[in-house]
Amino acid sequence: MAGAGTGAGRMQHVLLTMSTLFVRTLRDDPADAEVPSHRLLARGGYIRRAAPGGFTWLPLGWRVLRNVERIVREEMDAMGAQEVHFPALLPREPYEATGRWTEYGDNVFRLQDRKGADFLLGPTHEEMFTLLVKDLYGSYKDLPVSLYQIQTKYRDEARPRAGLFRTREFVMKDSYSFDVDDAGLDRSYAAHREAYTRVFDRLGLEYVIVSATSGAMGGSRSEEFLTPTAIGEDTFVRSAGGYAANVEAVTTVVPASIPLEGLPAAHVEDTPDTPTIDTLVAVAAELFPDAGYTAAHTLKNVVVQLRHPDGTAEPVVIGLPGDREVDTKRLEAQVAPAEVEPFTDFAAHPALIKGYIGPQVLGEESASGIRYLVDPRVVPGTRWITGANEPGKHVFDLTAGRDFTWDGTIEAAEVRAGDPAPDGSGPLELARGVEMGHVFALGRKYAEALDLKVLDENGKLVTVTMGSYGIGVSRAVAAIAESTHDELGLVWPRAVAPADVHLVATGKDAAVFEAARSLADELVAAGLTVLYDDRPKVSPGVKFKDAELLGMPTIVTVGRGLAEGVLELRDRATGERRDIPVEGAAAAVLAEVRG
RNA sequence: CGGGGUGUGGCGCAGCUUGGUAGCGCACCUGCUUUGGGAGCAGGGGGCCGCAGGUUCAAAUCCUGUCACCCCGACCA
Repeated sequence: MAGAGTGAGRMQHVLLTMSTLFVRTLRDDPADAEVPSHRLLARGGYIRRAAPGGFTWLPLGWRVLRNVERIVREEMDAMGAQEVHFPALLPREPYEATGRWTEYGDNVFRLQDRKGADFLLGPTHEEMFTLLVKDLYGSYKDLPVSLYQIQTKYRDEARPRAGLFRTREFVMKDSYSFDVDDAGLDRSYAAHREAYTRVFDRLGLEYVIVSATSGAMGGSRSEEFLTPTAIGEDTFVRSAGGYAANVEAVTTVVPASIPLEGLPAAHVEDTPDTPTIDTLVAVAAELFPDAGYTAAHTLKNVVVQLRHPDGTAEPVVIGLPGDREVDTKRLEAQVAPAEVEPFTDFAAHPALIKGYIGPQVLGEESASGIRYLVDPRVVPGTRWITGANEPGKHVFDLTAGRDFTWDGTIEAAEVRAGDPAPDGSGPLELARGVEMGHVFALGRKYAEALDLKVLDENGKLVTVTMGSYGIGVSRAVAAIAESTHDELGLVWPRAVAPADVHLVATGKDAAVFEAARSLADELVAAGLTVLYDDRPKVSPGVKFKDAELLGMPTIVTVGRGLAEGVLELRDRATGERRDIPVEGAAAAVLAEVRG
């Protein structure tokens, strides 16, 4: 890790001159760029849109991308993973074997060769890695092994957006671990997780590690590395006490049960024209002015239709406090692989009276046979206002565990700011983030589908257990730009900046350009990459604006101070500036850069 | 896939309502001046007006279709 984050660690140190660099900065924001990273990367001449969901990397942008790649590569190598490289153009068969040829649906780019054989552009490579290991390895002695690649991935996103954040072609580091047993998988998973923290630390990206649902994929661990940002597409929660989770994975704190003895009996009341929670609460308040009824006292029963993988449809009723909405994403994570559809077929289920559904007619054991799942807050002894299963009537003080039962609980209610964290670490706050990395203990799903087995020490065949781990490399470029920019332009962390120093020469005096050029040469000789603005007929204002927009961490100006024997050294991030003597300027700049 | 918006030189926009053969700013080129905060003057180059049909003597402008882009939602192992 020598020289990490400085010029010394770079693969090449070169002189870039603005007069010849293939770049054109724009004064105005492109109209189609909404988020700051996209705006600034386009204005700074780092990227250029080339296709729907596809960007061309220009020299400066390409240098940033390669710096991110280098850091990822160094940390993956350091943890013992080995780099390989697959084609992006992949045959159908392996994906057929795991069912993903069809499961991926419209999200995969498919194409045919001249003979009509099916291919796809790889959206991820679990199958190929699994088959590669199967091809070459057959013994427990060969394991564990972790392989990775930095690859262009393709996904036919319905709607590319936010510049580099969601594209149809993007660069991703994906790695896969192969172990003989669960303990080995745990170690591989932990090693990746640890390596990821080092990668994001070096990239200067803030991150939150949240538990993610592993859902239908088979029960083991899965965590996401999210970078908090207002433009994030993922909602997650966190508490002051350190709890963090993807909103799909949050579990509800279950209140204590209440003894049933002495609770009031349920009673049915006329509540005409109350098909919604709002109208019901209004009427309840009229009937019992002293009770202080709110939506939270009502039990809302929402009918949804599950579409199971075999194609069958099943109506299910979700019971939850009336002040909470069903969160579709949470619900879907719970019922996967079944999909959730709106329920409309009330005609086929006469037990369901729209607007007045109550739990008394629900449950697998009931006459209706409709599965009834409730929010975890519904515990024995809680009393509810809920539908009486006839129009215009609701039942009050219907008591859970006494007057009705349920088939199970489900985490389908929306999570709200202020809800308690499940680990008791305080109230939750909601935040937005972008998924930058994902570590996933896959288990044996792919190994089983593709028959990856090795002989153990007893000569018996055992199925290998796998993990899969991704980092969005091109997305990281956007995330860094997004998190570090200011109103003037980009502000690159040293570790990924396309150059260490932006050297600006201003004035028309030849001495200025001579001094600047010799400083540039000295810095390059010392191992730095220097972006030298040598343009002769460009005004100082333009050069300063460009330097701010382009965002190199250190800006050195050779100009009017030269007559007094000084240069100006400026920190792009802090704005701090100071004069340094021309004598020994290179050493001073080096000290600044290497900090 | 649903809702909304927009397509006119590299970038930002006007022109469209009321059809007459394309304009402004930035950028680019030449010359002179200017040189510490996106310079001035003068002279230039560059656009099948997203695409395809249609109406018309005539279409950037009107009509139909289509494609693309942006935003919101759905979707996102």
